[in-house]
Amino acid sequence: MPELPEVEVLKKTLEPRLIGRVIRRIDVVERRLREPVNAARLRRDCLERRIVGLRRRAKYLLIDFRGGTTLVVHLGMSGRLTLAPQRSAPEPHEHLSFALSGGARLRFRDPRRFGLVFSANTKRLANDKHFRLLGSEPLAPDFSGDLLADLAESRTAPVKSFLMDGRNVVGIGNIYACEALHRSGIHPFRKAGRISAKRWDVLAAAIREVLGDAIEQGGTTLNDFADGEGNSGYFQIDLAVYGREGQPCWRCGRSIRRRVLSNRSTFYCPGCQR
DNA sequence: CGGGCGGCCTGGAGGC
DNA sequence: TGCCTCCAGGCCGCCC
Repeated sequence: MPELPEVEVLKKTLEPRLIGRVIRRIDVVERRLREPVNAARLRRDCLERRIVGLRRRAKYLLIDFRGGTTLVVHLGMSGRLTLAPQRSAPEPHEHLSFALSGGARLRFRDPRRFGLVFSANTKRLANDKHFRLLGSEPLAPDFSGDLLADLAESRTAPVKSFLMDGRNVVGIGNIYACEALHRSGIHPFRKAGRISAKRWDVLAAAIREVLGDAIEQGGTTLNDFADGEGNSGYFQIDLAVYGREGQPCWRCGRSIRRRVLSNRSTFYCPGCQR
């Protein structure tokens, strides 16, 4: 389940191994993803071009080429992007792979096909339909409780839905929304517009903390990941509420509850989240 | 237009 | 043991 931290770790892991490489060949084996893979466009934008940088925006990994084009990868729910030897066999559920100068191959596989791979002109990316409406980066310096409070004014949606809406703030999935709200003592069903400025500050800090911790955890198994085992350390994170229905809250001892919100499991502590 | 919800997709878990 | 159902969830599109 790749969320912002896993994409960030993936970016850091791949960066030293991709920068300076040239894509020599693109093999598409299964076009069906969230949107069909456009092989012709990929080849036009990426083939025989040198990789000059990697970036992350929301849960998208961006690979920039000399000459002003960008390869965009979204892992969806089950996507994996791994480096393998050039001549290794395709992996199960592989969609496409990129043969690189220097003897490696970048492989993308995604059993559930919620992922997305496409390329575009770098300068036009900000106006692309996938990026145009994206909200703030929670790890950017300008992210703050004030920013969230302004956005949330008079909004009646539950704060958890507000946090998971990428038009407000990006990168927060179901797990981290639950965890950040627990850390800040806010009930997930509380209306976003009815949270005080002070509590928005606490929540903004908790979001940065929980995402930062997850990135650090991912970093501990960076080597496994780089070896292509696909293990980012994601599952090693200590979760306080997510998946702990019926178990005692570590802070107050009350039993963790699970309720469905917008068809998603929502975990919270009835004792310390008000 | 904000908010809610269903659909996409498949592997794995759990029930009978 | 094997089959069936359900659930996981990011994102989009539809509906009210």
